[in-house]
Order: sequence, then structure tokens, then C-alpha cells
Amino acid sequence: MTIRLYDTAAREVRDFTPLTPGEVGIYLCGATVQAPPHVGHLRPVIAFDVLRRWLTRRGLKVTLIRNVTDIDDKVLAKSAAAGREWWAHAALYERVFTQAYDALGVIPPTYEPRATGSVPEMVALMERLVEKGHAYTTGEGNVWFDVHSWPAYGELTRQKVEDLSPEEGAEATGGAAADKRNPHDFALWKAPKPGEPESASWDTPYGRGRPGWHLECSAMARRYLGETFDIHGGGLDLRFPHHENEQAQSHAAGYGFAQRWMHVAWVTQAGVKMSKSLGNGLLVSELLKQAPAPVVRYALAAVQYRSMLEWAPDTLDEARTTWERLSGFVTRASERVGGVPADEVAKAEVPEVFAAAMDDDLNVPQALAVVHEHLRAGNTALASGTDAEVREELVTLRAMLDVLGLDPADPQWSTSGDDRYATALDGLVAAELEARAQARAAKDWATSDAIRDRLAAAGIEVQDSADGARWALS
RNA sequence: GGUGGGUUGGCCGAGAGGCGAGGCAGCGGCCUGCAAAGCCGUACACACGGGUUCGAAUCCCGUACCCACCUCCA
Repeated sequence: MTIRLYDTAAREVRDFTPLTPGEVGIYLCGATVQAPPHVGHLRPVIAFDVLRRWLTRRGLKVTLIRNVTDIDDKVLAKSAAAGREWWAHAALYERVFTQAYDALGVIPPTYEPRATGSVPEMVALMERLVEKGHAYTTGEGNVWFDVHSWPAYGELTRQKVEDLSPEEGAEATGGAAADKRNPHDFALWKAPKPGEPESASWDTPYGRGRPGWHLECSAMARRYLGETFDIHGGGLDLRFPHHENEQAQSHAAGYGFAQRWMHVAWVTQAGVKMSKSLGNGLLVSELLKQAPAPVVRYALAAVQYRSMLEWAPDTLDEARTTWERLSGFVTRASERVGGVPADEVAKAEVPEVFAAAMDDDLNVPQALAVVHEHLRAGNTALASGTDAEVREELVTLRAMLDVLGLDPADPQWSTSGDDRYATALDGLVAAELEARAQARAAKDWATSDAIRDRLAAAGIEVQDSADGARWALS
């Protein structure tokens, strides 16, 4: 049972062997907190959450570091436009992202460092690169990584510096980019631009300024995971230039850095990448109004992470149907055989085919086929099996779903806080169902159906069964 | 121009030389007073053109179309 994972650098699936037996260090590029998240932002986070859960179940101790980029050009620009301090802007959206992650059942990272919390580490790394001749400054306060000083530059994504698009946007780094030696040199440190707040720059041996985007990840990965660590990941679009640059500067500084790169594909609509600039980004806040959180999570988790995930018109409805089947079984089975303690679920064996699918580069779709088999078996057991059979399917199913972060019985999904409402509602509905049961016993179908219609109108669905009726919100 | 990915049934989505993943929707049935839920069964596929092979959706050659990165992007 070897875990096999795709490696972007090698462009193939390879056996995964942790550097330290029994332990895995993962660095995941988190969000630039400048605006609220759309579904696309969630995909890598959920994919890595599943990875983490699977590695954990395989007995590995996972350290997951996911950073927050709380200072960069966009944070400064957007905060200025919004009329608030950049740090207030960053903190605001950091909270929004965190709420979205929490809502979707993402296990919080082991640690979540902010870029601004690692400035000394970044400066130290920068100095090291300057000393080794891989970075330079021209006195204007910008510090550049010298791409030509590092022959391996481009190895992660097989780019050759001379092949990169020639008329690239030197302007992206501002007019001051004139002090670059080569148009593809990238910023380690940026001099403050006119009008930028004093609080957005730090003193360094090269003058005041603020971090370039790539430097923070190299510095924080080293700080929390060490010079060499197991897995580095993020969205596909980060491969180049971000990850390429991270690797170049870390290697050039003499660090082993990531042993493996994993990249998560887009969420698309009509085949086109969802992105803010195209205006086709579906905000998480909107989706959570359309469907319960686990339904959204199911929709995002159900596709293998390296495949584009097409967000079709009925994606959410389909996910909802499946989720209701799953949670419906778990509810009915638990009513019959009693709840299963969480730690029993955590320790339960997962079917071998399921494990094989997960070991094979997290083939969730294939794993879900096994889930569906057991769902059917569970429902059949519920109809005509023994309690022991029902319980076995219940445990197995919950264990598999737990790997995906989709265990319906996880208290995580119980609608927030106050269950006095639920209790009160249950009492009222129970009275209605009792009245309906009496009408049915008297074969008074008109009354019986009227009660059912009344409940339906209130958003309550009645399900009859041999041992009485149950209800659920529709 | 450079680099990478894709094209599977109405829709989503695995697979990867022979035994037709799975889901949703559809259709037929069982159950039900009727529904719902659940169960059983079932039609519909591998962009196109060549080739290799006893056999190709899977390998090779070619063509078309789509997407992405090379500037900020999950």
C-alpha cells in the first residue's frame, strides 16, 4: 500500500516516501487576502484537506502550513480604493476566507503564517542570495533575483529564459523596473512607491521596502518546515512564475526545498477558467445561500484534483441529491442501530478498493464509486438486513466519507448553535405526523394527504416507512 | 513564439490494449392507499482520418477544435 502522488516536476505519478518516516511536511500557498473568495479559491484548499486526511488515516503525522499573503500590490491598491488601511483590509478578507474554509469543513492548518510576520526571515534569505551573487540591487531600493545567475532556472516548468515571452510586462513591476538587468529577473524586495503608506514598508540593508511575492513562501516554508520538506502545492496557475521562482531562490540559497510539487486544476465554466477578472467567479458566500456547505464541498471534492472541474448548471443539484442520499442513510441507520462514536469511525478500516483509489494520486471519483456501492448495500441492509449488517455499512460508509471530509454525522455539519428551535419544531411536526398516522389508520386519505401537503408547504418532507413516518427539511 | 493540459453517452466524471467505473437526469419495474424514500433492471460513449494488433476509447502518425501559463491570479 504505497501512496502514489503526481509530481509536477517529473510530470508523472510517483511513489511517495516522506523524508522523515511517519511524518509529512506540506506547504500550501494560501490566499492573497484582497477580496472575498470564489469557488476556485476553495478547490486547492479542499484537495489538500483531503490529502491531509488521507495521509493521516494512513498513519502519517501531517504538518500543514498554509500562508496568508497579507501584503502585496493588490492589497495596497484595493485597500486604498476601499478607503481603509491595508492591514485592516487584509485582516477583513483573511476572516472572510477563514469563515469559508471553516464552513466547508476544512481542518485548520497546523499553522497559518502571515507574510508580514516573517519579514526578518525574508530579509535574511535575501541577504544570503545577495552574498551568493544571485541577487542584486541598483540603489533604487528594489532587490532583484538574477535569473541568469541560476542555470537551473525554469527546471520546474521546463521553461527557458530566452523562450519566455519577450515583450512581457516589465511594467507589471512598475516603471522602476528599468533597473532590472534582465526583464525576467523578479523582485525579492520592492521599494515603496509614491503614495504608499509608511506602515507598508520595512527597513532592510538595502533600504526601506516591502516583500516581493515569491520571497515570503520560501522564507516561511523554511522557517516552519525546514530547509527541505515533502510537498509544496497550490493552484495550477502558481506553477509559473510563482513556484518556479520560489524554487529558484530557495535552491540558489542552498536549501533543498520541496521534494514534490502538486498542483490543483481550475474550476471552469463552459470550459473556461473561473477568475475574478473574467467576472465569472462564483462567490462562496453566494453558493452557501444556494446550498448547504457539505453539498458545496461534495461538488468541489468529487473530481480528481488534477482534472478541470466543470461547474455546470446542475453541478450543485447533483451534489445535493447525492448528499441527501448519503446523509439520509446515515440518519436512518443511526436511528436503527444507534450512533457510532467518532473515534470508532476514525479507526475503522476502509475498504481496500477505496484505499487503493485514494493511494493512486487521490482518485476520489473512483473512491466515490466504492462509496456508492456501500450506500446501496447499506440501504438494502436497512430494508432487509440485520442490525449488525446495518451497523457495519454505517461505520464503513462514514469512515470513507470522513476521508473526504464529508461524514454526514460529523458535528461540523449540524446547523449552528441553538437546537431549541429544532426541538420545538420536532415536537410540532411529531404532532402533525401523529394526526396523519391516525387518519391513515382510518384510511382517511384526504386528511392524511392534507397534512402531508401542509407540511410540504412549510418546507417539510414526509417519508413513510414500515416503522412510522419521519420528516426532513426539503 | 515557448511550456503544459484537454476532446468519453443528455449532463458530470473515472479508466487506459480484450471482461462496457460511478453518479445525475431518462425509461421500465418492485414497494406504497397515493406519493416520497429505498431497491431492481435498462437505452445512450469514447473529436476526426490513417496505422499497429487476433483485438484500440486505450499504442503510433496526422488533422481539427478547446483551455491554460509565460503580467496579478487558486
